[in-house]
Amino acid sequence: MNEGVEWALHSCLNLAWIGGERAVTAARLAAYHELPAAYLNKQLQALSRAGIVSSVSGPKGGFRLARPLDRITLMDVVTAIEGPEEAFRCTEIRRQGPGAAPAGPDAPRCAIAGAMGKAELAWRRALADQTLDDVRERAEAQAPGAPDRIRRWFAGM
Amino acid sequence: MNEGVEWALHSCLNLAWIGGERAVTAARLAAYHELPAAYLNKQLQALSRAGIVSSVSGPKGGFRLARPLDRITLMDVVTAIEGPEEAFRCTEIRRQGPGAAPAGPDAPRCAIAGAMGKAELAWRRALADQTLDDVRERAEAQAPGAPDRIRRWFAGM
DNA sequence: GCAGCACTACTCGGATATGAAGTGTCCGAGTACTAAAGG
DNA sequence: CCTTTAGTACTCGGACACTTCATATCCGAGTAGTGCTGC
Repeated sequence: MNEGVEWALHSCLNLAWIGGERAVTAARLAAYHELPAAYLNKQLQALSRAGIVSSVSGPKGGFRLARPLDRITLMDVVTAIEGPEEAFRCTEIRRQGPGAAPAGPDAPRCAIAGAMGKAELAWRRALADQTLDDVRERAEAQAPGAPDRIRRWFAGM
Repeated sequence: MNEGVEWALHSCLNLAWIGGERAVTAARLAAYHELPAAYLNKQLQALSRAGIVSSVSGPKGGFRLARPLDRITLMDVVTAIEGPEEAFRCTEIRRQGPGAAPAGPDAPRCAIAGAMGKAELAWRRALADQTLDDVRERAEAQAPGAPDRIRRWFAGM
């Protein structure tokens, strides 16, 4: 899985803790975790295209969350970064070679693809059932001082 | 996800339909679906290392299932081909940069990694709950003639 | 005729090329602020 | 003093290199069969 997913998730949480009144530049978000700024910018662009964050150009520009955390699921972020295609893609090799199934275009779905798809559906469902707000809540329970520390760093610099 | 997973799953089912009295070469299995033989051989080697199939060198050599289908789960095959590492790997970026959490080595798990891990666990559980025998059963229900066709092709050539 | 043995043919196994995709970087398009100039 | 306007600095957005991993291939190690040789 793409490493940008992790960066995007952390950045979204950071954006939420900072507060939405002011846009935050990709360079700031990157500096906070010592990430390559231009590449994080690329990931944030993907989030922007997916409507998860909104972007503003120019001075005082940057990114901010497009909607509250409880309306952003993990699935949204993963899809925005990784793309919508399934991890297991059936190439229908049963139709190739001397053993090609003679069935027509209305053939039932490949049983293997069905089984793998069932597992992937469970994964997607688990991702869609968790919002970023759930994650934030657990993170704050683990580190109550984090939100203030983050807000202060982004405000002070 | 690696394309070899699909090939490995189909090959395992084919091996089961052929029957275990005779080993089948990688070239034969590949020809049946017009796959590159040497590369399929590589995937079968991975299955062999995982103990899913057993391999025999030399003339009359080849591969055969090491245990019945109902003792092989989808998880086994995926792990054999893709490796045991998780798809989402947390790089602990929360520890990097000016906002590094000051916690010691006994810090709780990153909330983001926990949430992603929960989804991945659902995926792995769904894979582990399905055996290749379940898949075979469904495949035969869809295409009752397939087993005989496969057995005949591999025997006749 | 039979046992032993060297040889050949065949297959797996891992080491070796190739290509695509993820990773990282750079420059142009666009915008808000600044400041100077004119009325 | 206020308005207008040109300029400037800053940021996103997409186009351009580089690195890593999946894909594909090839050759050596090892084995079973085969046929020949010698007894």
